[in-house]
Order: sequence, then structure tokens, then C-alpha cells
Amino acid sequence: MLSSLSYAILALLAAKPQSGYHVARQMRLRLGVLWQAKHGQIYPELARLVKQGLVEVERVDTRAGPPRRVHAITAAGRAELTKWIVKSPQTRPANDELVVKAYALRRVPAKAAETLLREQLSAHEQRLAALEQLLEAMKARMATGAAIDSPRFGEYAAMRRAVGVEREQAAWCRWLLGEVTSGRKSSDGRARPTRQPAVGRSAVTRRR
Amino acid sequence: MLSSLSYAILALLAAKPQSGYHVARQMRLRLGVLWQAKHGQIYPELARLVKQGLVEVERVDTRAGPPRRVHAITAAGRAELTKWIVKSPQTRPANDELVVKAYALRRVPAKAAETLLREQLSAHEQRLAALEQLLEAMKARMATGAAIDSPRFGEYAAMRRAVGVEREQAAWCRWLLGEVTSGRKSSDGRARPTRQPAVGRSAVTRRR
DNA sequence: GATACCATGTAAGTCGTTACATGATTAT
DNA sequence: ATAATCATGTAACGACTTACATGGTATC
Repeated sequence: MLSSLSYAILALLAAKPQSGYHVARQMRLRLGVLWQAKHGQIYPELARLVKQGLVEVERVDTRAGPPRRVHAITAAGRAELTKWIVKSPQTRPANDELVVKAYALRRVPAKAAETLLREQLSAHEQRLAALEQLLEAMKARMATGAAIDSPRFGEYAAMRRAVGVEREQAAWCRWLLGEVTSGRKSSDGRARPTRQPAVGRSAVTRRR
Repeated sequence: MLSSLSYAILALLAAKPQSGYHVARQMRLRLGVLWQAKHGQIYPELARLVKQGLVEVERVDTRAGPPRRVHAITAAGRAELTKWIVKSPQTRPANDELVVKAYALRRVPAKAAETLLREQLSAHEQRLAALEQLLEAMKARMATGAAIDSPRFGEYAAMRRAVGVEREQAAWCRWLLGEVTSGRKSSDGRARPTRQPAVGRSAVTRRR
């Protein structure tokens, strides 16, 4: 049986034949919205896929440097991919260090906790702003009314998910920070406006 | 250096001395809100913590069955934990199979995609309902105005995060399902009411 | 001249799951 | 009796990261 990574690679190759390097780059760039993996894992995985006939390689010689190895999905690969897509996914534990830290947060001085949370909130808001910008750019690029039939729909859906995840993370951080700073009152997060803490440059960030 | 799992275990032992079995159970129960790990990883990790003096064991003999091994955090363990909490967390890739499936979803028949998404949405709504119920129970149990000083605050914060994550996941599934079913129109998710699909028993679920 | 990116691979080690192994207790 | 839960461990394997290794090209 194939690993989840294999299918992530197949999905990328189904969109466009490309080199291992480009697969790796897509998993870093765009903030790793689809799947994250390092080249140290990708190259061996690609080799396995080739050996199984789900992917084929073409050596493309460049006058400059070593020949690139462009990988393309085969008919068998496509079949395997579509078969996999409709099966219900195996969910994996999303173990988040920050949740553990929050769990034991009352054991550290309030000042230290505040610093940690401000820093986290700022980081998430910046990332969120970047993702939202990418999402807006995609919306603009996509023909209105294209939706699921557009070849860009996949990217768009993944980006939407990433934005949602980041938004939720930021919201939770903001709530936690409110609890820590205004402290000692109401654990509902809605009781007081909770003075929006001054964080990293991003005006785009707040919404919904 | 210690693993993230070590700190998750220390955080649990800081709240209350307990056996490896109980640590494992807390990571399954309550829907694994804090951290998820199997006993096959927990027992060796506990042994390592004991060897490093961060945790100590007490054999508690029961007239029934083998003696339980109750683990308690030491002063050194507490120090290590608080030192770790205030350091900024290392985020790990949250690779989600369903996002990959969504990325290539237009390659499968609409009917099959719909089935997959309905099933996923239902699962997430059920889990969300369960989490929301636990959260409400916690709110009730927590003294009003207790907030961060309450010994239950950690659990509460973790549960809030779990609810947020699940809510976002369900919302994304609902949007995707709308795109797939009502198809061929507007990729904004706000254009048409999108006829809330009939899913698993849960009246608590919808909000925001 | 140094840094960064293009481009591909392998090796060592850690993290995590699944399965093996054992044995008592409680509920159906 | 059969299954589930309590309770603790180990072994084998797979997933993933980090570092090693190499070498060309472009930019400051």
C-alpha cells in the first residue's frame, strides 16, 4: 500500500509533470498549504512510484548543470489516485505544542505567558494576512462562476482551508491572551472587549 | 533534549500523579484534545523521564492483579516543564489527507465526491457536538470568574481549541460540499443558501 | 569572493504506530 | 465461556527530519 505522501505527490503530478525539486518547492512555497515534506523524503518516494509504474521519468538535458528528471503521472497512477480520493481519509493526530503549553500555562508567571502569547498571536496574524492575500489573488485569477470545474479549484480549496485553520488559531491565541492579561474575570471571551493587543503589522487580518 | 511527548506527559503528571495506563487513557479519552499517543510510546518515554529524575515512580500494590506504577513529577521535572512552556513552540506540519483529496477532487465523479464529503461533514459535526457538550459541562463545573487561576483552566483552554478546530473543519467541509453539489456557480460560498445538507443527528452543531 | 538558488541523491537517527506478549478482573 | 477493560511492557516497522554529499549558475 502507498503512503499519504505518495498520493500528495501523485496529486501534484496529475496537475502538471515536474521534477522532484519542484514537488518539494510546492510543498514549501505557498506556505505548504497542501502537504509538507522535505526533499529527503520526496526523492526516495518518487523512485518507489516509478518502480511501481505509477509515475514515469524523462531526463531533460539542460545546457546548464545536471539533467533534470521530469516526473509525470501514468494512466495507472491516475487510476490509483482517483480510487484513493473517494475512500474516507485516515485522520492523524494534530498534536500541537501550544495546546500543551496552554494546558499548564498557569504554572508560569503571567508576564512570561503574555510574552509567549503575544509573539504567537503576531506570528499567526502575519501568516494569516499572507494567506488571505494569496487567496484574494486566486479569486481574482479564477473566472467567476468557474468553481469546481476550474483547474485551479484544488489550489483554491486548499488555500481556503489554510486560511480557516490560521484564522481559528489566531482567534484562540487572542482569546487566551485576553484571559491571561485581563485575567481573573469571565472565562467566556465575550464579556469584555478585551482590548485588542497591538500586534505585528496587518490591517487585513481581522474579519468575521 | 526532551521530546514534545515528554512535556505533554509532564504536564499531565503536574496536574496529578498517575500510572502510564492513565496517561494513555487521557490521551484517548476526551477525544485526545491535549495530545495523542499510544501506550507503546508512553511507557518507554516514562522510563526515560524516570531515569532523568524528572519523574518518580511508586509501586502501589493492589490485592487484585499486578502492582500499579504511579508516576509523579519531581521538582526537577516541574522546573524543566516551566522552562519549556515559555519557549516558543516548534510548529509541525498539519498534513491533512482530506485537503489532498479536495485538491484533486474534480478528477472523480460528482456523486462519489458528494458521498465522501457528506460522510466527512457528518463525522465532524458529530465530533463537534460531542466536544461542545464537554465544553459546556466544563463551563458549568468551573466557578464563574475563575478563569486562569482555576486548576481546570488548562483543560478548558485545550477543549476550546479542539472545538474551534472542529468547527472550522466542519465549516470547510460544508463549503466544499456546497461547491460540489450546487456546482458550476460562484466560488464564494456565500452566493446561495446552499441548502444545508441533511447530516447525522446533531441539533447542537450549527452556529456562527 | 560570498551567498543563494537550482537540482539530486543517501545515511543516520528520531518519532510514532502496530503487533506481539502476558495476565488478572468484570460484565454479558 | 467470551469479550472488554485494567495494566505493563517490548519488537518491528514505517514516517519523517537533519545532515552529509555534490556540483553548476546567478546575483551582490
